[in-house]
Amino acid sequence: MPPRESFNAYFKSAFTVDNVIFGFDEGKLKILLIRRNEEPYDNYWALPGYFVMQDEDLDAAAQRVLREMVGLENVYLEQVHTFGAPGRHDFGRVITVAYYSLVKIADVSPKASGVAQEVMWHPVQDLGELAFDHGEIVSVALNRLKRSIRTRPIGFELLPPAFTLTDLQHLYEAIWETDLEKRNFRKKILSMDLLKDLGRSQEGVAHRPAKLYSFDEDRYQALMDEGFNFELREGKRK
Amino acid sequence: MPPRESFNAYFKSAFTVDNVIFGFDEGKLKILLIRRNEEPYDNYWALPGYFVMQDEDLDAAAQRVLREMVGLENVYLEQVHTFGAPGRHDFGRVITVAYYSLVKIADVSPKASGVAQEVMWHPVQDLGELAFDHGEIVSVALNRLKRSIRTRPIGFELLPPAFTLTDLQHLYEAIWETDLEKRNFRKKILSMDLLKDLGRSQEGVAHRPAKLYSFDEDRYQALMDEGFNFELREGKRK
DNA sequence: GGGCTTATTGTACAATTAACACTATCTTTG
DNA sequence: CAAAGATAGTGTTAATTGTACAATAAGCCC
Repeated sequence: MPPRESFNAYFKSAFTVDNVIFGFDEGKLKILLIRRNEEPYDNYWALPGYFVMQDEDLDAAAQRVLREMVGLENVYLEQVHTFGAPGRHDFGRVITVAYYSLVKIADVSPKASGVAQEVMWHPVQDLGELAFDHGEIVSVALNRLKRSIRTRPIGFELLPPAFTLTDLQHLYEAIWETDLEKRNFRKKILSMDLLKDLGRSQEGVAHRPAKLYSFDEDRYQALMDEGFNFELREGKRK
Repeated sequence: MPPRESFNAYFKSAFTVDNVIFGFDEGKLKILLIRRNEEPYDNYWALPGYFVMQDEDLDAAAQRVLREMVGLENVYLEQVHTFGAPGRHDFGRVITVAYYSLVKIADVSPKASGVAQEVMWHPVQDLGELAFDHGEIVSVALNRLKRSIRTRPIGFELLPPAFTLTDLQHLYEAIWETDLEKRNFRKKILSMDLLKDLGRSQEGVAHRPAKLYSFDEDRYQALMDEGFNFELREGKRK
């Protein structure tokens, strides 16, 4: 083995994870941002992220950031892309591995901590300029999400354990920024046999209450084993 | 800004790019591997990759590796995933950003260089144990490729500038490991209007020669502008 | 009970996919 | 030069899936 020393010059970089945390609320897709309280980008909104520890796996680091910033464990998490333009960080060469996560907004209790003065949900359609290259990261993550929800039943991660078909449809509409046709959407999603009818209905609404469903995890596993392919479509463009 | 020094402890990692270079030849999907001639993993086959320079962009580093190892520029390149398990490299904390690239095998003139004693194409179905975690990287890249060719017309990057419809079909079949129905495949691909009929045919074959086509880049751009969606399917599972 | 609001459901037509077999054209060989 | 061998090329039908579209149902509020 060549002496480790001959490669010393390369061991001068740092890397971080940044988390695009998606939530769904008030019919809108939102992401959780923190407001920085130090330079660089003092006062800018930024993605929750931090340095990866020397002996920590990347996924674990992303999980840790989630735990520390929003107090959640075992959340849906997916690596998206790695950003490493030479000038993207003032401290030196910092490359960041971007993740996105899907959380149920009701479960989140954001805690201010350290660099995060404030933690807040922002509608994805209405983010100002973000710190560093975080605007670009969000954009890449959002595109990934739009694709992923077509072929994986991950939308449910954003909804409470019991939801209505209308909730589910609104979720897809918000993410894709399209309108879906109600009857066709229901027919399609019900035909997949992935929803458990909970046998109860909404309460406290001023109209006919909708039936509540949950995602049937076990059924999904079983279907996957026989080669089932989840797929929803955004429908014809006008 | 906090003193740069307070973060020094984090600036002790190195990162590399590793390239899964796909080619298509003899009806098989292949990847280009180098045989290492130093520890660790002396004599193992490995992905072409190297450290990223301090002031070099990630994509640029991947391009550089391609240029140095196989003498190609302007090749189709896509970032796949970043691997950073703490123990994955003996020299210290090394995370690697994996790319895949699609090349026309005839264009490639692999050059032995540095750590690469030997450079050789290997059928993806028949790789032994690879160095480091490169086996896993290949597997992730391959899955990504299988998905990507469904919705992007990138298969052409693997074929010579003039190819037959049968070539194209075999390419998809090799990547997906399925059989496609000839008439349906042709109908579908021709209906997309993405192929330019070159008006000439194969030569030197001992049977009826097939017409030659090329991918019509301009046409594709035009179609994209009007919202066209490329999509091919693997067909029904048996 | 009437009005308001959202939930729920079915049908007909269009488009796409899937299955399937024969003829055409070239080379090689006897 | 005829026959054999090999791959190219092509069209129709049935089944499935997608799309468009509107009336009735069920609860709440007054």
